[in-house]
This record gives sequence, C-alpha cells and structure tokens, in this order.
Amino acid sequence: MSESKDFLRTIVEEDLKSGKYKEVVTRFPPEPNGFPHIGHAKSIVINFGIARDYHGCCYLRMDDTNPTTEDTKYVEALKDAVHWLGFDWDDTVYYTSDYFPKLYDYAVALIKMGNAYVDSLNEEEIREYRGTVTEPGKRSKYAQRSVEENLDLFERMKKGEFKDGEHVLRAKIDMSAANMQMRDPLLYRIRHAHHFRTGNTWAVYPMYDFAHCLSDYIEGITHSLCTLEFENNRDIYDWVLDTLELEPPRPYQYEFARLSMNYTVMSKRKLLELVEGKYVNGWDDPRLPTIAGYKRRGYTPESILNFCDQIGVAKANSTVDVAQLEFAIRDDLNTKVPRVMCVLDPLKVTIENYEGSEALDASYYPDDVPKEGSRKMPFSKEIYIDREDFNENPPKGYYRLTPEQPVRLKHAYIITCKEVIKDADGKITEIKAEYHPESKSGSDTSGIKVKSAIQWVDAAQAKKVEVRLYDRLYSSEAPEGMEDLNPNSLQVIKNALVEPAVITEKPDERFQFEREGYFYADPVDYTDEKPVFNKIVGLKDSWSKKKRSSEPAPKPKAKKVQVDGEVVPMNEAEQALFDKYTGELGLNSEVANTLARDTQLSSLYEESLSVFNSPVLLANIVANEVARELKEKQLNELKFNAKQIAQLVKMVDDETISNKIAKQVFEQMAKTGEDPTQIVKTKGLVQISDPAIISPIIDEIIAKNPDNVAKFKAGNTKLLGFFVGQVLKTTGGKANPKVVNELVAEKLK
RNA sequence: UGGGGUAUCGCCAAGCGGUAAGGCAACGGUUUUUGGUACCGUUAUUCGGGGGUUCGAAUCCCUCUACCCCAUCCA
Repeated sequence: MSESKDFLRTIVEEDLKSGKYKEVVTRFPPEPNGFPHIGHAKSIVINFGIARDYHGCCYLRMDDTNPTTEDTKYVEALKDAVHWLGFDWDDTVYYTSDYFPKLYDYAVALIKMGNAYVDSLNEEEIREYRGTVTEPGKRSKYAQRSVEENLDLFERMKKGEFKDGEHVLRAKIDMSAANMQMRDPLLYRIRHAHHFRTGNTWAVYPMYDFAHCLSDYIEGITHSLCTLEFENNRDIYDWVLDTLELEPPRPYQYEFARLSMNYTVMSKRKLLELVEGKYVNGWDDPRLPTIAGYKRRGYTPESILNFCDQIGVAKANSTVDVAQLEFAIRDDLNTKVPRVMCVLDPLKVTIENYEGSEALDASYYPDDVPKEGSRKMPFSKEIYIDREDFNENPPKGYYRLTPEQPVRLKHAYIITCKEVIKDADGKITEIKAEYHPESKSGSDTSGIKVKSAIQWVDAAQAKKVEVRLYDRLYSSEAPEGMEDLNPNSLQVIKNALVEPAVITEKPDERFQFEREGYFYADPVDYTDEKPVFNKIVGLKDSWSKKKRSSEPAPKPKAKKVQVDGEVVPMNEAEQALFDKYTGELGLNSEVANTLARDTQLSSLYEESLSVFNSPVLLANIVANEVARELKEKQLNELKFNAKQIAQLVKMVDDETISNKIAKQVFEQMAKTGEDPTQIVKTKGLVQISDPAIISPIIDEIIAKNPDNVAKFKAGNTKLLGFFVGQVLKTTGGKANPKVVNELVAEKLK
C-alpha cells in the first residue's frame, strides 16, 4: 500500500476514531446487466480493500431493481471477477431483490407520513412538469391525493391491477429544487416483467434512489462508496434515510472518480456494441478491458490489484495512461515466470561446421530472478532465428547478426554469418553460418565479443504454435466510435516456433518469450496438438524506440490562452460603500470590494468598527476570516458578534498577540463563542517578542539541523521559512514572527 | 441560463499556513549471455489565471477561466 492514504480512508479512519461506527461495512453493488471491467476492479479494490484494511467487512450485492436489463449470467461474471481478484464475501451474495418486501413497507411508511404519493401523469407529462435546469418544475395535481387513496392505489399497483406506466410512486419533496434530482423523484414504477430472481411475484419495482440507500441501511453499511455521477443523488439518499426516521446508525454516501484509461472504452454500452457487432470475439476477448478479457489475456489478479493501488483514489476526473497498467503486469510477471525461446518469424540458419546434436542446459530464470529451474535445449545443425535478428544492411547501433557481426545464440554458441541465401524476389530464405566451438555458453574461451544474444530454436525439435499478438484495441487516445479501432489490434501468427520444453514440460502457463514479451497459454483454445499463446504485453523496447525517435519531430505545445471574464458591476449602494471604504477608511480595493458586495460582511464590519476604530485591521479580518464562516452559515447563526471581533483586533493592534495567533483565536471563537480575551488568557497566547527568550530556541534549532543550515548557506533561501516555522512550532505559535525572522536571518548569515 | 463537482509535471497523485512526496512515462549513465530486469542520476522557483490577507500561501479570502455531472418510469 502507498504511504499516503486516500480521502476515503481518511474519512473512514476519522469515523472509526470518533466512534461514529464500531466497525466499517462497505459493499460492492454492481447492477448485473453487463460484464465487469477494470473500472469495476477499481471499485472492488476500494470497497473490499477498505473493509480489509480496517478489519470490517464488505458485501457483494447485486443491485437488481430493473428486471428488463438484468440477467443471471452477469451475476456469475461479477462473482467470478471478485473471486479472481482475491476477495471473499463468505459465499453469500446479497441482492437488492431480497429486500423488495422491506422496501415496499418503507414505501408504505413514507406514504403514511404524507411524504410520498401516487402520481398518474404519463411519462411525457412527468418530464414536462419537472422543468429544466434553469426553470423550476411544477407539482402534479395528483400530489394532493389523500394518504388513504395513495395507500390503496399503491397496493393495487403492487397487485398488478394497472398497466405499465399508468401510475408511479413519487417522493413529495420540492418541484422547484435547484437539484433536479430532488424534484419529487420516482420511487416505484410498474413493470409487468419477469425478474431473474423474483420471477413474476412483483408488478412494481423500486427505483435506484429508493432502493440503494435503504439496502445500504438494511445491511448495516457504514460508508456507501460510489462514483462521481451520483453526487447529485446524495440529497435523495439522505432525504429517504432521514425522512423515514430510521434507527441509527445510518450509512453515508461518498463519491470518487471512476476509472478511465486512454486507448480504451469503458462504458457498458460501447462494450456491448463491440461484442454484439463482432468487432471482438466475445466478452473475454483479450483486447477488451473486461475482467474476463484481462483474465484470458493472461493478466494476473496481482497486477490488477497493484495497478489499482498505484492509480490512487480521488475526486478529479482523470484518464490513466494504459502504460501504467502495462507496467503493472510486466512488473508482476518479471519475477514470476520462466524465460523460454520462441521464434515468431522464423529464418533458417544452417550451421555448416556443426555435426550431430546435443542438449544444452538452460536456466528458466535470469540471475536477477531468485527462482530455480532449468530445461534442456536441443541444438543441431539447423536452427531458426527471428528474421528481425539478421540484417544485411544494418542501421547504426544494430547489435544483432549481420554479415560482419557475430551474435550469440542464447544459452548456446556464437555464430558468424557466412552466406545469405535469397529467393528470386530477393527475400532472404536462409543463412549459412559457422559456429565457434569454444564459445559454448558457460564455458566460453573463444574471446569473441558479441553485442547481443538472440533467441533461437532447433529446427528438428521445435514445436509449431499459434501466437496471437494483441495490441491496443483503439488507435485513438480518446476513442469515440468504431472508426477509432486499431485495424492491427490482433495479429495471428500461425507458424511460430517454440522450444519443445514449453509444450512437453509445461513449466508454467505464463512465459516470457525472451526478447519478445510475456505470453499466456490460451485457456480456451489451447490443446496439446495445437498450442495457442496470447501475448500479454511486450517487453520494453528501447531499440525500436531509438529507431523511431530519430524520425518524427516533437509535437508543438500550444499554451492555453487564459480568458478573463467580466466582473459583475456593483450596484449603487455597493459602489457607495466601496468608495467610502477605499477613500475615507483607506482600505485597499480588494478588501473593500469583498466587503462592499456582501451586506452581511459590511454590516458586521461597520458594527465592529463602531466598537473599535481600526478600519484596516478590522476589514482584513472580516473580509478574510469572517467571510469563510459566512460561506457555510448565515449571519444569525454565527456564535460570535461584532464586539468580539473588535476585541480580537484590539489585541492585534496593541501587539498583545500576533496575526498568526489571532487566526487561531478566531477559529476557537467561531466554534465556541468564547470571548477572545478569555481565550488568550486561558491558553496563555500572549506574544513573545523578547529576543532573550527567542534566541536560545533558535540556537537549538540551528544546532539540530546542520544539513539545512548548510543548504541555507549554500543559497537555498527558502529554508528561512523552515527555520521560522520550527521556532514558531516550538513556541506554540507565540513567538513574534517578525522578531524570529530577523533573529534567524542574523544568525544564519 | 440554475445546482453539484474538479483543476498540483506529458499521465496518475500526495500535500490541509512553514524545504512542492511518490508512481508511470521520458532522458542520461552503470550492471547484464534478454536493446529486459536491477541500480544511480536528470526532469514543477511553482500549484488553472489575476488580485488580496500574512513575516511566510498550492493551502485562507475575493474574482475570473476551463472541464465533468444533473431535466431516463436506467443505475
């Protein structure tokens, strides 16, 4: 785990510490209407991960409130995904549909309280009545129905007496709410549909907003974690739970940013399109970001888990670079899997001076991987190397075999090219070479220096295999539609050659094909007769990068132009106030502006000014500190008054306390309403300005931080803040910062 | 045009008034029988812009800008 915890963990920790909850309970609540993808993995890791870290528990709950889109095949896929990622849920899967009876009762309770009604507007009318984001909506006339009538209607809805869409149950909240979600949200709709779990027992189904919060409550969830697009729904979440006056404790909802990655689509709709349109081969196509896809491609659960840890959790919409995921799988596989040799594009090499055959010892792991294991590699006169590893006219910096440059066959001998055989088209069909008998791997006495060691297979004993080379599904970084598909996302190589041990010994399912990448025996199509390997990810390739980077020019970076909008002009009264403040009272225009535009601030300011006449100091504290309090509260909700502000400022004015302390005192005053003089007295916050007291403290700090002293003297003047900060810290903020500054600067000279 | 969010390096992301963490990517170098790995080093005088408060601001205040979400009987 990373050292710094994310904001969700911070909240959970605080809630546990404060005793708000005894134990943390989370849930992963997918709707079973699609295959889980790596975005779900992020959510799984967050929910199950937090439960694990804080010794709580996490439930897997299918949010199955919409019978028309959901299916049991998706619940299986979801269960698989969670299991595969290594999380357990005591083998009990929860379903929102299990709570349908309870949910129904809660709805009845709401009706009885007069907080819900049966509406009989049709769909279109409901939309119209809802208004728009800028215009308020209006309430349906049916909202006036009596409790009895609502109860009766709702029961008959449940019994199936009405057709789909005839009535709905709505919460009675506020049709003019600025939050559109609060304009009498729908709670239940009639659906004569077969539900994959409850069959035909229900004719009404709860909506997300009603079912989710209550399911959380029923299960005893403490922290209901969801993605950003539900921020607007939090108000209903709270409304339902609060209005029902449920016995505490109740859950609270927190939102985090969903995962998006470049070169990838994550929406259920787009994924479905790819599958149904046969752009890919099913939900487990290795090019898909589905869990099933990654699993089939050969990704390990650990790599996905690590990836999720590395990207963090926050509230900013962001797009993670797929390179980050690719790093995670490479990093995981590097220390785990055996290295073997596979030639993807075979080029025959005949070693003219070699006769017979031998079996060479070859370790499965390089020296830097602490694992044991080896196999025998057959070697004889005819071998294959990769076409890429020979070049008749090599570019500068080419390390492999050329007519002039020998190369080592990894785990075997050094060979030198003697002749290049070509067909009529000029295509190289074979290399005639000679090997150096004394250059055998492990006992090389030849003294020949080679630039690299390449992979090879013995022609007689190599096994033919199919290799599926996967690349990014999209060639566009932010894919929109099918036009952005990468036409080369799948390349099938039917005649790759792999060394025999891979097939006969099967040391693993995943391999590094040396110098190529990581590969996985396809769990579906692999047979002993026809082995199939999927490319999981390539190795980092600084050679091809070097070749490429010599060509294209760097992209031009256009800096965004910052447009400044127009400031709303002041009205007459505000302008008059502003003029008075800047003129008569000598405030700076920014502070005057803040005060003049806010009647609450200006009234408080003037009132305190009448108590203590220090216009600038007072203005500063009102425009800065008081303004903050007034952001959340109304004037009459404040625990302090103008007189107390004046009192505080007076202490600053006569230098009883420093500005820093004043802020601290202000905060307490705002919280408790205590008199500032009282706070200063009881806490002993009077400013220390006597150099005789401050000086030894500075000496001590200087003695304790010789490194920083050296850095400071070397020119890092930012460190002045460090030293001042340390002194203030040790004096509890009471040291006079001006004095400290002077003293520190002096001593460090 | 209302409400709710978000802005810190090419991509993620810490930071909560006192020296701008870390990872990925990139670029150098060392080691290497993988152009891999590992290891070392370089990359933000600056936190969306502008003001203000403060001895000191990414952090507090004001203001502007950009992007995301909300008007499904979806979740």
